Amino acid sequence: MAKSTQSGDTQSGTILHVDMDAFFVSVELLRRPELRGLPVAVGGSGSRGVVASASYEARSYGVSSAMPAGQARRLCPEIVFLPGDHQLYQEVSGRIMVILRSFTPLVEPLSLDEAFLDVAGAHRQPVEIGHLIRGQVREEEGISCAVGVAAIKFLAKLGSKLAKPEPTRSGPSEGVGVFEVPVGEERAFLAPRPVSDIWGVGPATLARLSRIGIATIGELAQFPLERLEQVVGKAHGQHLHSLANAVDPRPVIPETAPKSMSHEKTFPRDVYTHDALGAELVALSDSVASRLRTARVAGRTVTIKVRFGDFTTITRSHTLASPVDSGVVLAREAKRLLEEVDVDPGVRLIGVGVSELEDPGQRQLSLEDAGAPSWHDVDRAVDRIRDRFGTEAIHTGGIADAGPRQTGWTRPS
DNA sequence: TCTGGGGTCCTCTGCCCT
DNA sequence: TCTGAGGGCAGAGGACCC
Repeated sequence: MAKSTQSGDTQSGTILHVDMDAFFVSVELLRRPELRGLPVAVGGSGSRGVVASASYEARSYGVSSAMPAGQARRLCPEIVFLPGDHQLYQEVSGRIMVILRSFTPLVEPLSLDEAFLDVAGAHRQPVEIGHLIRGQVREEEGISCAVGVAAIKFLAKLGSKLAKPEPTRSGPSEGVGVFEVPVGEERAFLAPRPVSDIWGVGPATLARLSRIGIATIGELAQFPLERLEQVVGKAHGQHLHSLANAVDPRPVIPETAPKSMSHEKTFPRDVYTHDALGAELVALSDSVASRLRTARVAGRTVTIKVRFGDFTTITRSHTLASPVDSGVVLAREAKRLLEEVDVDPGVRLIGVGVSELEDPGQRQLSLEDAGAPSWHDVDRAVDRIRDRFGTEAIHTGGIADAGPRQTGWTRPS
């Protein structure tokens, strides 16, 4: 059966999943040590905020990530809310990834706070590597993490979850730190576990599986694949069936290129006019375009997302002939898409995204580009100003439909 | 009572073309 | 010229993840 400490006689899998414990909160506690031991949450504390990360003390009250701030406060009135500092989390995450890469070059970051490692080529035992990683991350960054060790990604991820501390009313219980699922014991380990432990089973799939009498992974593994495909769809059915049978051929792939980039904003109160939404689209487009240029990519498909007051969400998208990385061009397309949308019911969230990313070198010159200066030149100039004076040095105005000579760019005084 | 933000992947539908 | 089948693609939405 699965083990939680050192590797014994059985063969170890070579995939590790490393997961930081309450990452955002842990980073915040490094600069606010006086909050240690208290229920702390990082996230939006406003009327429409949610918890992005909660300390184990907060979790012992039932607070969890993605929970509305109001609900978190009701469960735990003394909870301390801290605003997020994404820039800082990114910096810490970057340093942790460097630590992980010192053990193997095969590191696949999944998010800021977790990654898969393939240690097949390492001299040390995988479980030993897990303990070394925990020690080094704690020593150098002051953050604790959990490690799962298994032969496949899905089980390594489940292992790290089981290695984490448990929130209890008397305070967080110490987790085992490193949890191994030995090779050959995978199916027996999985069989009694709930299907919700499978990566990819959320509330909707859980309800469907429940309707056909499936509660455990063992039951799912035995269920006829054809019937499962009818219930949850062909691709999803095959995927779940494979995972339930401990089959997960996905390799650890370091450095995957992004496939889309987006920004969205939830308003404190619903917005009812195209003008106000258009102004927000300009700012969001500028942010997305700036990130595209930093990543040296451009995208062909522009998508806007509109969420109404009743939480219904629609998207409108358009694929362009050539890729864009210009905030102004992006904003113009986004505003064009917004014109098709009736905003009378009131909009609580608006977003802009770009997909079908490719090398901007493939960017075709349009007639508009033939003039001088082009938006391309303007964007490069803006990037140079931001490189030199910071991202706040220059902002877009709201005149995204104007040409470069009637530019919407403004320098704050 | 309330539901952020940034992603990925899949399915369905409608349109266009052959 | 009309009609239907089928493939490819774009667009929209749903589900899920952290």
